[in-house]
Amino acid sequence: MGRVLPLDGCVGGDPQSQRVALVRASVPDDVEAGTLAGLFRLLGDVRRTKILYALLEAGELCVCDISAAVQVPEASVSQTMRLLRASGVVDNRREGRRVYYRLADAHVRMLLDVCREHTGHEGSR
Amino acid sequence: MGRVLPLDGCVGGDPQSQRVALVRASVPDDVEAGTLAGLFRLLGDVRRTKILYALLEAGELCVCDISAAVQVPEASVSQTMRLLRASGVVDNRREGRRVYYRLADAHVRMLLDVCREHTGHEGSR
DNA sequence: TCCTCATCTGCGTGGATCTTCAGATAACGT
DNA sequence: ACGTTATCTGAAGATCCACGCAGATGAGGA
Repeated sequence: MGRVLPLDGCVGGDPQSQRVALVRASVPDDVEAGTLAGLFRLLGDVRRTKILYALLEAGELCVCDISAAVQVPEASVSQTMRLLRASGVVDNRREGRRVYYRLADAHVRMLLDVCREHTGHEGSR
Repeated sequence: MGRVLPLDGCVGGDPQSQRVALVRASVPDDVEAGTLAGLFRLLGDVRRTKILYALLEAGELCVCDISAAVQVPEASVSQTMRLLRASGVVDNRREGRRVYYRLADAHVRMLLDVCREHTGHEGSR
């Protein structure tokens, strides 16, 4: 990792210095930031995004339905779902030979909603 | 891109088929999904995450302050900020030779908050 | 004008990640 | 028990992106 000079730079004894120290203390450490970033990164993929919004719409879908809905090979969908499930973004339920997936909790739904609002696409439904 | 058999798979004429067709119609298309995923991916990086949470705490910081707060070389911070600004995640304001950055809007703040809640770290402050 | 400081930009490399193929596993109907 | 269908898994190849260095730009102060 690169070098960061401890007390160099523009914070040279002015009031900013103390304030920055406070901020620095409150910045998430590496492991927490890793967790947070990991969640966002999980959502940061076109394929996964499509699948998640499909689940947001449908509530619950099995692998082959997802495959048909987002036009992606089933094996790929399966791989993707494993990732999402491992991180607690989705839950699954087995019914016979099918496995149904759904969004795990309200937080995930909220993230998807807020993001769509930000992007400007008012989902009326 | 892989092959997806149009009417193959488990949706073979059952009621699911119609429902899946509806879902499929409501799934974001490639460009919209790209935009949505792009926003999430932007947040999906440890360094950027730290910077954004620092801004969430501080409200406004210049490049060198951010550099000190998250312990990252200024050049890297600058590059990162350019990315974030290009996507409308942060705004900036010039004051003399310094450039101050802040989170662009409430949506971004909400995303950060919701994500932190989901992760389970109740930020009391 | 010259010099310093804060910030920005271009480029090359390394590492992580996505994608897909091919085969394995599990569940059901007959 | 057998074959079929749905899902899962492992590995390899290709792609993408973050990172840091080195130099350029812009703004102030003397």
